[in-house]
Amino acid sequence: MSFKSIIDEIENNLKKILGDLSLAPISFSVEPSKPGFGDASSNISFLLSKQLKKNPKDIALLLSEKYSDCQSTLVLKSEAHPSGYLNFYADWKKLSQLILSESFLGEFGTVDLGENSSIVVEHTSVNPNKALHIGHIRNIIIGDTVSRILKKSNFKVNVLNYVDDSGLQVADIIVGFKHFGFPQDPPTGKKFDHYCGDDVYVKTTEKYESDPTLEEIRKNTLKDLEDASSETARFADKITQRVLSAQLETCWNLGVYYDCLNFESQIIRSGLWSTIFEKLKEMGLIEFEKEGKNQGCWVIRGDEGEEDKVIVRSNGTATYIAKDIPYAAWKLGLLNDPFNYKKYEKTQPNTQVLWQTTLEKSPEPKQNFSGNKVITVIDSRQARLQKIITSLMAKFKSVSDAYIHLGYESVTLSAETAKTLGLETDGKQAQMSGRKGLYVNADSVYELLKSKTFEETKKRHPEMSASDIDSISHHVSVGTLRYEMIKQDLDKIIAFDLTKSLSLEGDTASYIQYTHARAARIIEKSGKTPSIDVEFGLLGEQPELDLIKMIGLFDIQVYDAAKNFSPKVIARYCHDLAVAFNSFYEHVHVLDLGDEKLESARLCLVNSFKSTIEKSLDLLGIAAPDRM
RNA sequence: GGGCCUAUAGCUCAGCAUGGAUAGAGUGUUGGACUUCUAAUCCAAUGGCCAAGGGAUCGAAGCCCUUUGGGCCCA
Repeated sequence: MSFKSIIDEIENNLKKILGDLSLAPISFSVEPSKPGFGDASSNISFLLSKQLKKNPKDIALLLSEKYSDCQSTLVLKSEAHPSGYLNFYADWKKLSQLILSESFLGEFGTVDLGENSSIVVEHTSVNPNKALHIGHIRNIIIGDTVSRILKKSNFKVNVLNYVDDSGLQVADIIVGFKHFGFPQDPPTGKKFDHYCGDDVYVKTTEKYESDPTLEEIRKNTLKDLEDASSETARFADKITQRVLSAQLETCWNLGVYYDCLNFESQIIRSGLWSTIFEKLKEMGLIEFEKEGKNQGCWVIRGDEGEEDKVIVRSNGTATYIAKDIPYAAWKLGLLNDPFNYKKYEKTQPNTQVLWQTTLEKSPEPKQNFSGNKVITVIDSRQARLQKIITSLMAKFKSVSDAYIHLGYESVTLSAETAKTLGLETDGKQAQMSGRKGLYVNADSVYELLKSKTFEETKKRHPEMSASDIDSISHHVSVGTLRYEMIKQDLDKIIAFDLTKSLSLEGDTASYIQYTHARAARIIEKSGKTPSIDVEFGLLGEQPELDLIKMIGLFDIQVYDAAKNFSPKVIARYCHDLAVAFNSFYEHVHVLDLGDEKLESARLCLVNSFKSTIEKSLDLLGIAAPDRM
């Protein structure tokens, strides 16, 4: 509850006042105030002004007067601001106690938005023919962060990674291996996924351009992939598994874990498509076109002003949308599950079991990874296709928001970074391209960041062991990368710049982590175990109150982030919380005050901050080292 | 030709969902603060016709309409 407690108290009292004045209930807001306007503010007078035909200021005065008769536990007084806002001042002695003692509980910040319902988050879903580049990382970090936020909001989250192991991109590297003689093992020191992406894929697609007759080989390979028993399919399976394994290493290193892996090849071979095709026909969601340009095709009727979408061509082959429909329905648990489950051969570093589907018999029990709701994280270039699936699933499940496409704008390369990769763009940002080899690999960015933070940490702590420095630089570089990917809104393009992204100052993860380390250091130096049995009334300095208030806003932020699937809300909160602590740190001293009681109270606050910033950073998948 | 996203400080972005108070950060530039719990920090100065035009409103960065840049998708 925390700061929410005082907001609730105010809301209830205002509702009561409305009743006493025999006014109709209205949906006014009570929110934490801007600095300088008390602790909480309501817009209620503005909303009443039309109905009462009075100006907001007079209404605020009236309400403020009425409010003084209300039962208050946390509110000290209300005040009518000349602007018309109704501002409230908290009884900080009580509110501090409430917020600080709650902040130490493990469930602090937890909100019950999900009511323990199941939800699927699908993210990553990269073709297993290359290493993850910085654009994929945005997808992965958004998905992982949203999963963490939803878990905190009492959803039962199933995280899925859809492996497109039978598409054109995989076919291309298979052509490379089988027809152009690329050795199956990478040169020493190179990860297998990097080798496949940087060398096999790029060079194979180059050859297509110079020799159009190769298109035939490519098509045949693609066709062979669909037949599980073919030699090509078995070979491809080995290759894609190796690439997948290398990709997962990258994800795990960034603190991203999954519940289950799905494979496109299995979806195709499972026969789910024909099941759902029949169902779609039954439900009248698709129609057979008898005339016009789509004659002989099965189509989904477009909404008003939109074109019909072909699902099955007149020659009987399914279009690429058709692959996504059964998977979407499977994720929502709308079909009999044709899969068995087995454990992935490697254990995830967090020891969480990673499952994968299989069409073969398995000694393991059947699993269920479906959800009442499904969130699919894919960039907004897929919006058109995703919209069709969303509306189809809405009809299927008779719930409008069962299937949600969480879209985001892509990551491009800044002109400078494109230039270092050999592309002159005339000052414009450039689209990444796996095919042209124009991308920045996630592993390389991590390595660069890590060596930079390693040097920085070593400089600060010459006495520290190499393994400790290594651990710190790992957490800082992962944090920096993750924070860069989610700190801005999903609908903003990120023009990735290698130099700027390596910054460790300002609005970065390291700033926040550093703040945590400062707090940890104070507690360590105090030589005491912070207690919550302190005199909260002693915490009266403005920076102290600001910090307590910020701590108390945690659950409100979690609610907001979960409700809107918006990771950046938590990123901003972490930053604001760190700013509040740094201001406290500069203005208020904690240790060696010669006042035992005050020191204990402040130590309690420092510890509360430390605990809260850890919890909120954890929602971003960012660790908080005690020393930096 | 149709559709989606976007435009706020020199640069990168918050704020817009739910219209009301003084439009905020970071970065950059300039100056200041380490014998004091870690300077990956803090403080100050600088910097805005909120793309343009219109509309509804007592009130618009935010809502509606039009136009123009930029990005993407489909044809």
